[in-house]
Amino acid sequence: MSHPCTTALKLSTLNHLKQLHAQTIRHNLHHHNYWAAYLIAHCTRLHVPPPYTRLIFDSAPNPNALVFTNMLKFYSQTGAHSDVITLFGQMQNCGVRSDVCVYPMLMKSVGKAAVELHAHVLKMGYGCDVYVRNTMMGVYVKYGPVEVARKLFDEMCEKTVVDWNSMISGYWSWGCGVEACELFDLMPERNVISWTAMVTGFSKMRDLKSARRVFDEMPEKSIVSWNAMISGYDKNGFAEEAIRLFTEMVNSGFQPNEITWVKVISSCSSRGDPCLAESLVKMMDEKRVHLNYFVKTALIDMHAKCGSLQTARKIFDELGVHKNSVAWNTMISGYTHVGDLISAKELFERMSEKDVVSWNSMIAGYAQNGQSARAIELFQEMATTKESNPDEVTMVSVISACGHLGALELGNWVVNFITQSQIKLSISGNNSLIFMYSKCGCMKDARKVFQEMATRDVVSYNTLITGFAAHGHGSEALELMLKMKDEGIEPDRVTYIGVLTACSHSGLLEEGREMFDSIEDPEVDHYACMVDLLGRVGKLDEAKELIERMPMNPHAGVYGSLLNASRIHKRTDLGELAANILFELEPQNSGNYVLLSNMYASKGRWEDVERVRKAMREGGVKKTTGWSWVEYGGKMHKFIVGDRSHERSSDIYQLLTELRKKMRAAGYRADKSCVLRDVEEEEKEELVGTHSEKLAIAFALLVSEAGSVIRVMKNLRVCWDCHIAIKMISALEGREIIVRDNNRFHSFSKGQCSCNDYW
DNA sequence: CTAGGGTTAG
Repeated sequence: MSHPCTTALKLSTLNHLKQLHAQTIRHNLHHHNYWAAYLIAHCTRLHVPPPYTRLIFDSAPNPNALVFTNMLKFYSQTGAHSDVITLFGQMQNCGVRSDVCVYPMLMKSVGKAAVELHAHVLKMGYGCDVYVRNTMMGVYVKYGPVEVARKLFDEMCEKTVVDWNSMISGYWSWGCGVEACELFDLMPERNVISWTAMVTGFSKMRDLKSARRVFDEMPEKSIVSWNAMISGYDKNGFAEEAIRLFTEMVNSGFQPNEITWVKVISSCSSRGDPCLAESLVKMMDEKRVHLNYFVKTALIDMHAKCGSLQTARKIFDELGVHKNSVAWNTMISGYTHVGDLISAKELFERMSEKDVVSWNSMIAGYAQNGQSARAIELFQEMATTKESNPDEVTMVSVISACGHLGALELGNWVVNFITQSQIKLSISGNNSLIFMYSKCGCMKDARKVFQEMATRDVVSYNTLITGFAAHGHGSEALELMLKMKDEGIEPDRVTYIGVLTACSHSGLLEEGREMFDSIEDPEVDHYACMVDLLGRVGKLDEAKELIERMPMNPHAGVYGSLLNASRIHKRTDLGELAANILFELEPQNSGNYVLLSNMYASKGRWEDVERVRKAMREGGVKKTTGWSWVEYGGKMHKFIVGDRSHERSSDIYQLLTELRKKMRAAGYRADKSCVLRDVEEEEKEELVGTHSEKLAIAFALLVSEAGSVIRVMKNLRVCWDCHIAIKMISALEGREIIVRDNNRFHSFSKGQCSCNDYW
């Protein structure tokens, strides 16, 4: 058998390699270093599985520098960093002097610790090796400080184009666009990699105009350049543009590779367009695209997000037993996105190696499907089992779940957990904190988080504005809107909804009108807000005119606003008009029947009340049951009308009886027009059950510290009768009581409520 | 052996 240097055998498959390996064993040549080195080098090229390659390595009893080096290359290329380090140690122990070319690999593998290797490398005299110094720069570029990388760069007497490119992409990865551009302009020669780095850099800074400009100016494009530009569009939410560019690429004769397909498929996922998905699948079929693991995973995601979960599941199942966690996670979130938490949890439980994304997908799945308590429970399990460490994404879901629940104590515990675990919060993490504090009624803390943020985005503003709106702080909301424009952030549709709601909740008619007129293309939701505003301040006819004038079909929200305003201002005529349309638009929404019948009741029109109730019965409309809950002792205590299941139930009812006596003495009478309870005298309340708000407040009075603020959450509108009752309780007990209903806060204090447009 | 593009969670 001839020496590998002269062998003519061409190794193009794993089988060839195995044959040759077997041959060396037959000829008893396998312990020769030159054969081992030769075979290992081909293992790297052919992506041979690590165990087989290691077998070849181990068959050389006294590996020399070349065998070690090739094995190191193999590990380095497969990203097996710990193996690189171990093998390097073994090499030192064997007294084999390492070639300079192992240092770049070693430095990449040890990560940040390479900084300590720097001195050693200099002592060995490798300081001016092109590869070593470039890798060293790469280390500082990756781990910082980037200034040190620049210093190394400046000290090089002869810079290669690779050095320039490393430094440029280093600047981009630290967000230093100006420096990157400066260097790019100074470069003596550029290659396609330099240009592509600029495209990627600008996309990373969300400056797609510049990215595209550079892309168009490129003297030559590679497949990587196209992929970079497509990826840039996709990452910044321009899925359509990504797909358009892909078409352009194909038309100009470029063959898409697997990476291109992955990006195009993921753009399609974010659009969620089934037709596009279908056409992509067809195109890939025609072109006989090889589906590698990345492509298959992207396809699972695409099918799941484009509405065909079965297809997604089929591809998932076909991946067989060697599925990685990304595939599992993709399938899990596929299920949570359609609200199938059972299937999602089933997969989650079956996963043997859950990573942080698996936990986050499942937690977010609960949080986004209205199961906040489950989300928090799962987070606590995650923190206890320590299978993987929670990160910012975990905390965003958990914080927002606390917000939905109104769980302030828990929220504060979570904030403490974040500090303890040294989790850094970026913009979205802080945004979720703003949301939580707003939802818990702590606008001071919400504002504090907002003010302490170094950079804010449109969501930061929208969240705080929406918070102020729910609290009826109109002028703060307006101020914030001006501030955001000053900061160069453009208001979007959510901003306008927030500000208009805020104006509406604080009666700022002229400001709201002006705002509405300034919206370029008002959407139906903006009209609904404006109708609400006009209605609440009593301009009901104007509200009706606006509905008649609007260029699109009014939806239920628009008529809902009109109905609500009619009730506030006792305009039964308009109320009937709005309600009759609403009964057509959403026949099963009990709230509309309640509002109309309350209007009749307040005018003493009891026959009409009965008519509405009959319509409800005949239409099979179930009155939605509202829950009220209070946080105490790390738990949420939930109550429903007439609830007697709570462990403190007897104390609660006793306290309410005493309270009722005091309230009656102070002139309280249960409101007759709270018809759905059939209550004409407060004693009869016992017959239909005490309102959940009252139960929750009584419980809070029992357990909370004297003088502290009572916070009650409710998932429906605060009942009319309760609104009056809570005012009295706040005066009698000398307590501040904050009640949050669906979209608004009521702050009761000294017999007054913060909102005076409610009834 | 060093520089540019890839799948999942908010």
